[in-house]
Amino acid sequence: MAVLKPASIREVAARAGVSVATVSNAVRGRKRVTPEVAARVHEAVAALHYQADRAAAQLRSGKARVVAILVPSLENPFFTSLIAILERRAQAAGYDIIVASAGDDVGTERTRLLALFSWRPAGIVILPCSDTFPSRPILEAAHVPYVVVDRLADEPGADLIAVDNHAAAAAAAHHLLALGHRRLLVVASSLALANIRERWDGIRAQCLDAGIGAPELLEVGLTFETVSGELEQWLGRHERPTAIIALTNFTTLGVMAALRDTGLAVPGDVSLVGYDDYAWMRAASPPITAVRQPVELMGGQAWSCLMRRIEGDTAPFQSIRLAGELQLRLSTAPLRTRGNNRNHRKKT
Amino acid sequence: MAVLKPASIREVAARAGVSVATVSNAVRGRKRVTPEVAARVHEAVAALHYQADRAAAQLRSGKARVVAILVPSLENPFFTSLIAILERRAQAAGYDIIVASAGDDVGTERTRLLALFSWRPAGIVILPCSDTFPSRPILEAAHVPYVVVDRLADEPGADLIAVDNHAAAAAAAHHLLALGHRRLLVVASSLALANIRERWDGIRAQCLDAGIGAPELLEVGLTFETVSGELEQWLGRHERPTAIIALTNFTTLGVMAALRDTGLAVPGDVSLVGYDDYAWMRAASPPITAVRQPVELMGGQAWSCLMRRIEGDTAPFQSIRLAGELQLRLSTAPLRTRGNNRNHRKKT
DNA sequence: TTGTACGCGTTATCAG
DNA sequence: CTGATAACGCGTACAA
Repeated sequence: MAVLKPASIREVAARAGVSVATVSNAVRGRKRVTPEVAARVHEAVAALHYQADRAAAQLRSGKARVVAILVPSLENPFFTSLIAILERRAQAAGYDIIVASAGDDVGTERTRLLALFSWRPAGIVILPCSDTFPSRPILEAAHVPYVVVDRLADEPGADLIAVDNHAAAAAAAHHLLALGHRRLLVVASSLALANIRERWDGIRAQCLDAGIGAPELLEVGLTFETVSGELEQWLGRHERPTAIIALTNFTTLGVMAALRDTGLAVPGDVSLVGYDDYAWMRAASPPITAVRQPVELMGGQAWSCLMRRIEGDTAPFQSIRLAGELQLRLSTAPLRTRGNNRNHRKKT
Repeated sequence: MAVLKPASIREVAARAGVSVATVSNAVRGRKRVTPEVAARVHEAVAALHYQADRAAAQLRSGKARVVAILVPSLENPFFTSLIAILERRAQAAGYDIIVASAGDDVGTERTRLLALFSWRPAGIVILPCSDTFPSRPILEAAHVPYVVVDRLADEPGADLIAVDNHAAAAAAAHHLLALGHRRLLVVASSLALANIRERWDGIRAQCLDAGIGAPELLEVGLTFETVSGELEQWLGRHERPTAIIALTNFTTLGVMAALRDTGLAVPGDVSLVGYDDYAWMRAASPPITAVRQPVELMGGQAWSCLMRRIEGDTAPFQSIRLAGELQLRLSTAPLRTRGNNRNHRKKT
């Protein structure tokens, strides 16, 4: 395996009858080269399938065309769709991406981050596992441009791209209140996460404004498996809510499963607003009304922002908050006052 | 930004009062070093936060602890879950992964692959976009260990890890036949893909064996959006099937949406078998009977296989076929002969 | 255009 | 057996 060594710049130079410097110049187009010489070089490059070794180029130039991306987990589609977008942007800009997962563990996050530095990446995109963000000092000390995405409430020492969670969740609550619902249950993954707290606060504020007191809250953890059981238990012990807001994609799934298993009809018995917007929400029966996070925009902004920093922009750090959008579908309906559980809104 | 250069091995050597060679030896533990000297070195390493530059290390040693992963798309959860598994294995083995997407396009696949070579990766995991696999010659020429995952029927020049699609899909068909269904519709993404063809063949063979002729077939393309419309159209023009098998996760979603919009009940009017097994299939109403692909196993095998090749194993190339597993849930039910559309199986 | 020093670890060779 | 010296890998950048 792998016995053939790739051609080096010296071999190309030899074949083209020029110096290595000329090959480098011709290939990268950084200096003018006689057309005739350029042709010879390109012939040699093609013949030998020459391609500069990135390790060598990076070592000498001090410029790495790599960006490291560290996410809490690769099992969550929200994170992977962000990666998809970043990869596309990176590709367009001639960068490659190194992807690492923290396995939802701050210790691992730290270890991974440290390991990533050995690449001397041009920049780092990080989605912290937790908003205590213990990796921050490491990141600071490394003096590598980085941008924080999602999850953090604020990050004074760096750029932050996040969603206006408060407003987005408030819109969901407002929607339900307008439909006449007064008995709301919020199913959250974990309030230890700043973005989840913001969502909760948004809903809570909306309810308090409406003069109906804070809604019920249930925290169920980060994985889908646990959600369903906990919710079923909760429902057995409390008066039934007329509407539920799930604060993440996994909790949305858990709520769907729990309602199904409890025999509660959506939206007949309970209205449901989900979070994040995936194909399965559109395919579900009924299709789920959901808060769509602007993933595409987030990824794009994160990339642009990081590139500016890499290119030396020293403008003050900024916290960008992007608007989420409530996608109205058929899982939410007016509170039925009598036996009316028909739903006549058109599907979207 | 990024003004502070990381400490070099020479600075560490100076601080510890030893040679750079000793630092290297002490850090990597490849040669014996007096405990006393080792302590001094480690003190200096810690104080300066020294970490060997991968580019330099790789350049000199010729060994790269990077594996490149090239997938058709990062939007498909099947591919991203594979990446999740590979990342975990890589991390454990001290490797990092570079992730690239071909954007479902063979031209891009080629370009990306070429670009990836510039890293001189220790190995490559590739999920080809198409089974014409035009990137194969490039891969061969590069003499880099690689393993092909999924999608290809056979790959004589390399190791292949795939699912026994024929058997898995046949099991799905058998299940439906045993329930009494005779009018089957298979919804495929594209028969241009070898793995999809294998699934189709498995179902077809099963039906022919049962003496009921080939089932109906509908090809709907690779994205979720198109599926639903095409299927609704098809249903309008053909006699209604009593059972549908969807051959990918996206087509499963499309079928679910189409059936819902057509007003057909699952499994009352139509039984449904989906493909791939995700949380949303368990959360759906009814939960979807599905062919589960052994993603965990595939990723694990792919990694192990690649590592063996990287370490120089020259055993003949092997094609590993892993068994898929039919997850029985509530979207499939016995063919109702009269007005019977009740379903009494226990949920799984 | 060219020569060549250089970046930074690794490793083979050599000295103690 | 420990530790030091120096060559080396390969592309880049600057002086000539």
